[in-house]
Amino acid sequence: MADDETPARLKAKSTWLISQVAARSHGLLTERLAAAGARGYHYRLLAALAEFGPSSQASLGRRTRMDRSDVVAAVGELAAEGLVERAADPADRRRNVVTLTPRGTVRLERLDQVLAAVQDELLAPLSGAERAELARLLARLLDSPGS
Amino acid sequence: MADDETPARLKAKSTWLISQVAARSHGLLTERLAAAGARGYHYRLLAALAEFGPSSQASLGRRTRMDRSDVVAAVGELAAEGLVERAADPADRRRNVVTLTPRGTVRLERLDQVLAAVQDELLAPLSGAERAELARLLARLLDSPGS
DNA sequence: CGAATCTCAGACGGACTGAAATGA
DNA sequence: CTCATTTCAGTCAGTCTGAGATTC
Repeated sequence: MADDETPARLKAKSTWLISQVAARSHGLLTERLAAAGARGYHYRLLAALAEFGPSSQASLGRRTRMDRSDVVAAVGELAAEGLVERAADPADRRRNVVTLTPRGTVRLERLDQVLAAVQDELLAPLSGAERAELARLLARLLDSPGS
Repeated sequence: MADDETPARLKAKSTWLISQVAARSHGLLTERLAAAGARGYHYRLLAALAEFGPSSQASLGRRTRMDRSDVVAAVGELAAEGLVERAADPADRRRNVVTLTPRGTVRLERLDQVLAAVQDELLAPLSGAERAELARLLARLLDSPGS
């Protein structure tokens, strides 16, 4: 019946294109990370810890754009796997300082490969120059006020 | 403390950029449509009906990428406002044929203006040529197999 | 005192699944 | 019998809010 054609009004909207690409991107990411026994939140936290060193949970939340209560849960999951350690901060006893363990570093490196493969699969239709251009344009949208 | 900087590993990933832009896009869209008394689902359905004419709910779901049960609910909301009419199809009594009313057409035109303003706000940092290039690249990603 | 942090419990809308009823 | 359609009920993961306890 071929009644799966997208209305022109939608195809012409950037908001539509972005939401469709994001759905595909998110699905791919979730699937590949699950196959590696991880979630998106785990990668975000490990990446922040590797780059900025030991951090409070509140700081991790701001850097990875995660909600405070989701940080609590995800750090708990990572700690249960021995990928991070959670300890009270002696200098400020309101804080828990979260630290990356050697096993966590190894895991992050493995997830880096998973993530690289996902980028490649998602962006397969584009040339190298086009991929760079897309990234540049998207980054410009995020630099604007209000995001 | 300036601890809201995004980790370089994330900033460099297209999947991250897309998810962040999509979050902003979705938030803006939901907010502006709510101010006009509508939801994203409503616009999608009205657009499909305007372009393809009276349709079954199953067909609407395929064209707008909505789940069958969400179509039922959203068509019910539009019918309650008198923007569409739902009637049994005499030719195939399994089907409900959904038809756009004159009031529905007026509403769609008003929402078109809301949507145009949202595109403009979202893409404000880009020039006209850049907006076209972004749309072109995103559309290429969707034409690929598996989406 | 006000402000920040951590934690838990629950809410909340979006997307989906299962199953039943109807009929081609 | 098989398949498509409509509908409802319920699930499910992701995200966020509220509240309380603690500490600065």
